[in-house]
Amino acid sequence: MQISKKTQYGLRAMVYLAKNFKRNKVFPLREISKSEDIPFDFLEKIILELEKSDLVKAKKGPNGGYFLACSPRKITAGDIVGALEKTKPVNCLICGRMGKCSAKSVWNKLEQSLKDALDSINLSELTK
Amino acid sequence: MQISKKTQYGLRAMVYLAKNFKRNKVFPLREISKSEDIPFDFLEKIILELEKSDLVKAKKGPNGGYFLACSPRKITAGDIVGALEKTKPVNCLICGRMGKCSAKSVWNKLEQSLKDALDSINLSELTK
DNA sequence: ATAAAACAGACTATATTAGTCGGTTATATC
DNA sequence: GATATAACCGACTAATATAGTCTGTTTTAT
Ligand code: FES
Ligand code: FES
Repeated sequence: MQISKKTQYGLRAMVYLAKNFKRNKVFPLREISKSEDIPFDFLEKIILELEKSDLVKAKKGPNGGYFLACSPRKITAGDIVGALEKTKPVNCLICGRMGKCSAKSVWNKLEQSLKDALDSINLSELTK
Repeated sequence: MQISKKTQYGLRAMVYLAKNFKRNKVFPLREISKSEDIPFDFLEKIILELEKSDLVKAKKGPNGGYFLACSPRKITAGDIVGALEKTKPVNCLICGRMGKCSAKSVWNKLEQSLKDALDSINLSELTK
């Protein structure tokens, strides 16, 4: 039940992009890395995943960098966490084998309220 | 964001105790282990933790075993998960150092709704 | 006495996380 | 068109956490 550093870094990076969001403006990773105190090489891997989930886009070459794929208002914490973290709290074996497990309803409920909580927060709220 | 097998086993064991709950009845671990298909040695460690959190009590010696410390109605999934799992989704360094981190509100909200969800379920509901 | 059970701690094996490193590709600028 | 910048990619390592085992000690009903 822990959020990985990867996800924490990822969210912070996204908030950074949202805070400074401006049309046609891009942010090189080096800048985000320094400003948010995130290991550069690690952040590179993280942002790649975010890009593959269509949350950020990149511009290559000099003066290149990353930028949000859409308005901060339209990106939720759920999107970000979902892109970087296993979001199902359990991946159980017995359920499949035996059909029923009394604990299942607990995990289902947990998963749902987790999702609800994260989906209800968007990036633009986090810039204030 | 994954629930450990330890916690899954722990919850299943507790549900087992709740299902067969009866005054003055105790259940040896061997029985729970077999019935719930949980590795005995591992279960031993798990139930010890549950005992230290005052969720179960033990009777030693022959015909001994474990039993719920109180009525199933009074024990929540939150109690059980809380006893076996780190319940805070993040344990961040920067927060302490720099005071403010935009991501913090996300994790706070997550933690709260996690807690609410689990606390709202009690063992007696899970026996049906 | 003895056998059944809880209790305890040290140990191992596996998996996940966190991060690093060496290189390739695309592109703006000179 | 050379060069520098920054994204992209895959393989690797180190550290930590999880899952489980093993060997024993203590308590207690019979
Ligand atoms: S085995 Fe799937 S929830 Fe219990
Ligand atoms: S460092 Fe604590 S929530 Fe960001």
